[in-house]
Amino acid sequence: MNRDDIVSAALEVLDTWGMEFCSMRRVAGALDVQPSALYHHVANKQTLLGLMAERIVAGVAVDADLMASSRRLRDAMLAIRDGAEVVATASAFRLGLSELEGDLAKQSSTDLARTLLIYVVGHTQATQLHRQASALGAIEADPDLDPSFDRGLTILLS
Amino acid sequence: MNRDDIVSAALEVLDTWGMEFCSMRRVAGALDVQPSALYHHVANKQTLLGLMAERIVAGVAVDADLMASSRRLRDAMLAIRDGAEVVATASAFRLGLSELEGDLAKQSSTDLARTLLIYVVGHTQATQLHRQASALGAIEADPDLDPSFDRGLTILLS
DNA sequence: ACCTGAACACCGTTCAAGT
DNA sequence: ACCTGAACACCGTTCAAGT
Repeated sequence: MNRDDIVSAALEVLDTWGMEFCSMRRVAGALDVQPSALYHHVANKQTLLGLMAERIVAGVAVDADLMASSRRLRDAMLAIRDGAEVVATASAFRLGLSELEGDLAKQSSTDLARTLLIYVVGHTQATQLHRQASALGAIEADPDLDPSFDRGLTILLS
Repeated sequence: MNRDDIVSAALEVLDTWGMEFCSMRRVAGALDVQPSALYHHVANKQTLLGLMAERIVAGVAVDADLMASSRRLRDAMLAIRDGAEVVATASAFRLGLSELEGDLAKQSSTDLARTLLIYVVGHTQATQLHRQASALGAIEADPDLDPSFDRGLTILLS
């Protein structure tokens, strides 16, 4: 068992149970290992969340088309349950997103990169939470939330 | 003891200890009451967080000057420890922010209101977490983060 | 109606001890 | 070096029982 195995197991637990139940103890259980064993490979849960965020956005290509790049980032986060929440939590602690922010800045400016990143992650997190809540019948579905992503992006990139 | 007392106590605990330690048990302790007593006035912790967010943004005036309105919202959240995180958590669950979003939409459009809100809350949360981390020496201070708020706002409102 | 006290089913993290 | 097992100091929430 190494760091990568732990990140893989954590992402499986996340996708199956959601962020709320993605505990160190459950990740350890998925690896058939004692919780304390994880601490030989990661310093703490925050570090693990950072590594998870890194992996979630790892495949996202950033090019001169900022609109398309933003959509790809969104899709990567939507691909896994509570993906945006993990990225939001980790990026708030400045873990796992620095490379992406750098790539975006190279294509535009530091300010636009930061603003874009805040918007994309924030809107995607709202979308993902809204989908879950409406799937559980806790809230009436807002069919306009999804298409509003592109419109907000247009406002930002105009 | 009523709902408002609980919200007040919760905000005091938040400002003193931070979000991490703002537990139902600690809020109960601040009120010299058993934890279970809280559940006679609020359904659960999520609801309490919504009420806290409501109170944090309660005094924020929204007018035609969207830049000034955004700055006021930011200041209201910065006024209390982890204020932006509470608002972010609650607004993700669509609690306590609907009135503000409505006011903003009246002054502009639904899309701009949503985009603006995501940006202001997201940037302020990053600022607040960065300040704490650098105060603890866990990270080197970025003197440009604070002034970058207005520049991102300009990008959004241009 | 409002609160207590005890319980249930969990957490993250540490650390001596084993291999 | 890597993992176990037990422990520490907590969580949110429920619920019978008291007043």
